[in-house]
Amino acid sequence: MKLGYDLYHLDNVEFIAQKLLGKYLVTNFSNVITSGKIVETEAYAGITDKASHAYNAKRTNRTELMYKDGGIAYVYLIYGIYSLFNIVTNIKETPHAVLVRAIEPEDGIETMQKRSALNGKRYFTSGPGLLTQALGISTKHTGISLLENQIWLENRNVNFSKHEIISSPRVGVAYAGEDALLNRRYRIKNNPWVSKAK
DNA sequence: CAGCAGATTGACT
DNA sequence: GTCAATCTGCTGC
Repeated sequence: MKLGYDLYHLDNVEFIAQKLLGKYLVTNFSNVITSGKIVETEAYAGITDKASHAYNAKRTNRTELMYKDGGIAYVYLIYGIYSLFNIVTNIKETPHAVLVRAIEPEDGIETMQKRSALNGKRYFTSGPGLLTQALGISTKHTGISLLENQIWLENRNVNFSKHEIISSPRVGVAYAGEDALLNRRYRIKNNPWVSKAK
């Protein structure tokens, strides 16, 4: 069942990030379907979060999308090479987002391996820059609604209890001062597909 | 306009 | 452990 507005519009982005664990991220480009189960996410709480692109109500061409109504994709390029896929949450003018950091492949595995630059290496969706390659997501998909039929999330009745979810500080945000210490990275305990980031 | 650092990753020492 | 890949946006001249 495709996830709808209800979840994306909640006020608590940390809650949403945890809820998305176990959901399926699906893409359908030119009738080629690929998907994977989300096993790792991070929450970015908008203007009050120093690690967020929208901290202090900053607006640029790139981040403008985060101020839109929840339920769309925010894809941007990092280090000039990798596309990172985020889900915009909350309501208009509240720029929250959830970064999807790792998935466990499910549908169209051969297609995903072919898309991946890793050439069939085992954990080819374990990392935010890798899963976008495998699913065929690039920066041109930024702004797409997750209620349409190109990129969406599905509930396939996989649920994790609290003790199966590990909370820890986010990756690569040392510059964020005290906010770098917040436990806003969530991953599934003992799942081999979580990213290798320290 | 030049310089730099970042929500990353694989290759290499 | 270190480096290069080279886009976006910010700082400073």
